[in-house]
Amino acid sequence: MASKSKMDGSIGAKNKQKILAAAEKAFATYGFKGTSVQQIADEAELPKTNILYYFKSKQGLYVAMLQDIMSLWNSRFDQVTEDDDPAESLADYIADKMTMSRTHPQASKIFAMEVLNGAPYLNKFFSNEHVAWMEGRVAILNSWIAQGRMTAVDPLYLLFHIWACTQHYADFSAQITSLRGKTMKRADFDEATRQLVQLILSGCGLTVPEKYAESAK
Amino acid sequence: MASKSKMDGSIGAKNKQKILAAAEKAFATYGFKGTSVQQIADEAELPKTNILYYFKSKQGLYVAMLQDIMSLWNSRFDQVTEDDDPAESLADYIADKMTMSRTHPQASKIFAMEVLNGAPYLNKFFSNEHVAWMEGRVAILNSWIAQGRMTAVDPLYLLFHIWACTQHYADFSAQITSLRGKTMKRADFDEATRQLVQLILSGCGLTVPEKYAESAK
DNA sequence: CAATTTCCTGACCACTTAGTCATTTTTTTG
DNA sequence: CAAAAAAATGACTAAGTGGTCAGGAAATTG
Repeated sequence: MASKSKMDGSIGAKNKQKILAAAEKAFATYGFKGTSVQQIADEAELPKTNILYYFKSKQGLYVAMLQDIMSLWNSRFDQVTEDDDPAESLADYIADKMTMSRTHPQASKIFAMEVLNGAPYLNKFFSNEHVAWMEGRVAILNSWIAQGRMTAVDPLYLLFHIWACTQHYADFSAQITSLRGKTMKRADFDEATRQLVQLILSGCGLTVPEKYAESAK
Repeated sequence: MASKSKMDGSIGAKNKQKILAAAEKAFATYGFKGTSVQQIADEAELPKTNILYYFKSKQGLYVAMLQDIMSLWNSRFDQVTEDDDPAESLADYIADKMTMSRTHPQASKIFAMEVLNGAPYLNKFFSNEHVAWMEGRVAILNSWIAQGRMTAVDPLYLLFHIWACTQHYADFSAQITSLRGKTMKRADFDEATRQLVQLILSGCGLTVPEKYAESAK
């Protein structure tokens, strides 16, 4: 039964994970073209040939790592229904995405680079799962609007703007750090989240939930 | 008098422009590492050695092109004073930045890639002119807030969010096109601008100026 | 324990790349 | 128009790249 070609608990699975982590770090820092297989090997503390043994090619490794990353893109917002509270649902979504930018900035950067380059390896994903997800969310937002529970904004653009702002804190951290003169710590992310929740929710005619209200500053 | 080492009107100046334009296109599409000098040469319809003749190295060309691009980052918002109208000033700024994303997406993408990579060639610019610009704008926004002319948002984060949203339309155009099923035309940018102006201004407790109000849809 | 599969690796190769250099052509200038 | 400066370019090089391959070590299995 368990004698299939690939053992999940085997030594290979562990190495694959190590390689994927090393690849994520390297690709996020230097981009696809800017990263050599040797660099990934050094980062993973494995010989270069070993990388090519587990992943047939640099491109194969990149695609595997991309899939890995895309699985992080889930949040509570996926399960929201039209009966949920718009203010709380949107605020939580924004907070979730901000947390992602804080805890997984590398993944965000890789995604950004991929899309910047025309998303060659994500086009299939975009036109399948992603479009379906989008249509579902848009329907719910439109329902909230129809129920008169929020301002009549275009849901599509609203989601674009939420993504733009939240991902910005990961993707443009170099600029943000320079302008602030210091890196964004946990507390700064919390403040940024409050600011963004206030901006977006007010912009949608919603009241900011208690838990995202002004901090006890 | 005009016999300085470099003639501005000479044949060389024209070629430099041609090379810079070709470089912008190539770097925006393939990134720094992903672009070969040969590709730029082909795009500029000049022999490769000619590129290296005008710009000492690939990196030199890249830096020159970056400087070129950064000069585009000016707008009416640079001259705004605390006596100007917050709603109109901010709306115009958002509109200016959206126009940039529509008319110079390549420049935006190159800037994004540079910052994603840690902004190695922009750190000096960031910590000089850019910080000064920022401080000036923040002071004006704070003045507007002190005058009770807009909600007390943190000006720093507000500007981050304006940049994030406006640049998003250039940098993530691949994703946006996939999700919409069609590319963003002029009219779509205008609609996105109205949506964004409404979102941000409402979020700041401001009234949307007539010219950015609901289209005659 | 033998056999089979998985895992590991050094040596190597074909190819691309940025950049140099010597030389020639074109343009400018006194 | 001659001299000098600027512009152009083909041939070449040195370094780095992704990827192959053959052979061996280790683990798994009947």
